[in-house]
Parts: sequence; structure tokens; C-alpha cells
Amino acid sequence: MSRDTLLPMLAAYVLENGLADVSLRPLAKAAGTSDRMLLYHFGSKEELVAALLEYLASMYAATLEAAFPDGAATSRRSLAEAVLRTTAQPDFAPFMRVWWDIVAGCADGNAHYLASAGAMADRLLEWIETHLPTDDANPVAGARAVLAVIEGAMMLRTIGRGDIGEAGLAALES
Amino acid sequence: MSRDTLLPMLAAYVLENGLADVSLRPLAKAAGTSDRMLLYHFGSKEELVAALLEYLASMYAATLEAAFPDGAATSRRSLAEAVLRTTAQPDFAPFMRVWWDIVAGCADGNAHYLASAGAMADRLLEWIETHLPTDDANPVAGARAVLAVIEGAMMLRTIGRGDIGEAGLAALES
DNA sequence: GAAGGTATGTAGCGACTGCTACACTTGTAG
DNA sequence: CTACAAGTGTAGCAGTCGCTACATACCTTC
Repeated sequence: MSRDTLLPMLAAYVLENGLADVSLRPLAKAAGTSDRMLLYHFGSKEELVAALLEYLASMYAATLEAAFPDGAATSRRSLAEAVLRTTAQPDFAPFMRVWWDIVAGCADGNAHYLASAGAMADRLLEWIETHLPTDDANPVAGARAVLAVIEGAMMLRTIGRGDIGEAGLAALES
Repeated sequence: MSRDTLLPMLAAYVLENGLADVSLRPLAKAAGTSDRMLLYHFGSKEELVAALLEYLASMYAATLEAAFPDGAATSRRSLAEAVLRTTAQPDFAPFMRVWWDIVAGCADGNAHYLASAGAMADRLLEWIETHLPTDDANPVAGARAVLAVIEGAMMLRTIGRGDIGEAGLAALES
């Protein structure tokens, strides 16, 4: 049982139960070990969470290409719609919950959370940029516009205002 | 010492220290009372937090008109920029931290958080709608577009990617 | 076979959590 | 003046938290 064998199980537990209120003993139980051993391997809870965030970010990067529709979109808006549709799938919900825990952690000023969230946003931005319509006049600006609208719509959906978010996609029609 | 005299002090403490990990004893100390009395007045921690969320939402509504620039904007984009500029002020930071705690709570499925967050989003949407350029062709759709882009930009700023959010404002140019 | 690092189990520390039991003082209504 | 509800202080319950001390295995290297 090393970090590498532990991390996938820890990540699975966190995706199922959230990251905000995670504690060592249930986490250890889910991974078939003890809090004692988690601290042995990771040094402290803080370092464990940092490793976990890094792992989640890499997991996210690996999943991106597989989980999201591929091929170039026909418009900025349809690309945004496709991403939103994908993140609305039930299997995506656990990740979304963890995502907002991470954002809240960033708002608290936690550097580990900031690094992880930034990496994930950058990865999605890059993915968007490569999947814009091939005739997009300004892919760099376009990707940022799409990302901002997507994230806003995802947040609005999270707080029960998905209708506003969907209507907001109209911002991408130009 | 009733609920009504307690709530402003409790809200002040939460704005200073976040909502996610709040606990009764420090909260009581900040309000000059005891955990015993908080439970006496509110029944349970859950009901206390529910009352607090409602209070924060009403506080937000009352602040909106005062804190944000008034008058009609010259364009959707300049309106979004003005709101973003306001929420970037340091005095706004405490509220933003609590805001992301609330969003994370929504992602957890907490009904009280959902109600509060929804109310605040609706209020901001309404404010945006009334401050759009007077010649906006479609204020209803425009307000939703502006809100989605704003929220996305705020989230990106929170995770240290404010540059992406600002570039994303270009989505509002049509 | 001795030595020494790696790994693991058991037990417990002090601090904190939400909450409650009990006693006590008020303020007010009959 | 009495009765009774509202309000408040003290103390403590059972549980969880991150973390540590201590002992014991194992497995490799000399």
C-alpha cells in the first residue's frame, strides 16, 4: 500500500462524499487502511489533501478527452451546449460537487486548491480552443468567452437556476 | 437578545470567517453569548444556519442598489465590467468567500442553501435587467447573458484565472 | 545471524463538536 | 403574593477530530 495505490481509492471516496468535510478515519476505512497509515504515507492531512487535489486534476485531464464529445463544433454556442450537456450527466455530479468544494477552498485562499483549480480550468480552456469551429475568427478570445459562459451556466445550474444559465448561452451568438 | 439582535452579529462573524466550518461556540462568543443560548433561540444549528442564510440574502438585496453603480449602462459589456469591478473591491471579498461556501452547499443538495443562493441570483438578475442600456433589443435575454458571463468571470477570478474571465467578457460584444 | 529501515496494529492524547440536564433568576399575569 | 413561562449560567455527555507513542512485525543487506 503506497501513495499510488491509495490515491485512486481516496479519490473515489472524495468524489462520493465531498472534499470539504473529509476526515482521516472514514477516508482510511474506505481505502482499507487506518488513519495511522494515511498519516504515515502522506505526513499530514494537509499534504494528503494536496496530493489528492493533484491526483484529481490529473484524473480530470485524463477524463476530459474521453468524457466530452469530440470533433470540431459548428459554433461557439453549440460547443458550449455540448459541454454543458456532458457536465449535466448524473455520472458527472460527484465531480461537480468536489469542484465547488475546490472553488470554495480557493476563495479561502488555500494555495493547493488554487493550483489544482487553475490547472483544471486551463485544461478545459485548452480543450475548448481546439474544439472550436475551424473557421472561428479568433479562437483564443472565443475559447475564453465560451469558458466564461460555461462556468457561469454551471454555477447557475448548481444553485437551481439552470434556466438562467441556458438562456445566458445566447451571449455566444454573435 | 433575540434572533433579530443576534443575526447581524452572527452574519458579521460568518462574513469574516466563512460559513463552511462555522461552529456554535466561536459564533456565540462573537455575538457575546453562549452556544447554549444560540440553541435556545434557534432550536438547532441547522435552523440557525437557515436563518443566517435568509438574513444574508436580505442583506445582499439591501446592499445591491447601494454598492453597485447606478444608472443605465452604455452596453451589456460595460455593465458586466462595472459589476465585476465592484465585486473585485476588497470590502466585497468576505461576501464572495461566503458566496462560494453557499454554492458548495447547494452542490451538496442542501435546500436552505439552494433557496438562499437562488434568491440572490434572482435579485442580481433583476438588477442587471433594470440597468441594461435603455435601447437594449432584448433585456430579458440580455440580462441572462450578462449574468452568466459575470458569474463565470467571478468564478475564474476566484480560482486565480481572472484574466480568462476578463477576456471572456468579449462574449457580450455582439 | 545481526542490523536497520519499512510497514503496520493498538491505544490514547487533548481539543473540539452539537446538544442536553439542571438549577437559577427574572418578568409578568392572575 | 403567587404561579408560571421566558431567559440564562454551569456542567457535562458522547462522539469525532488530527495526530502521536509504543510495540511489533517484515524484509533486505551485510
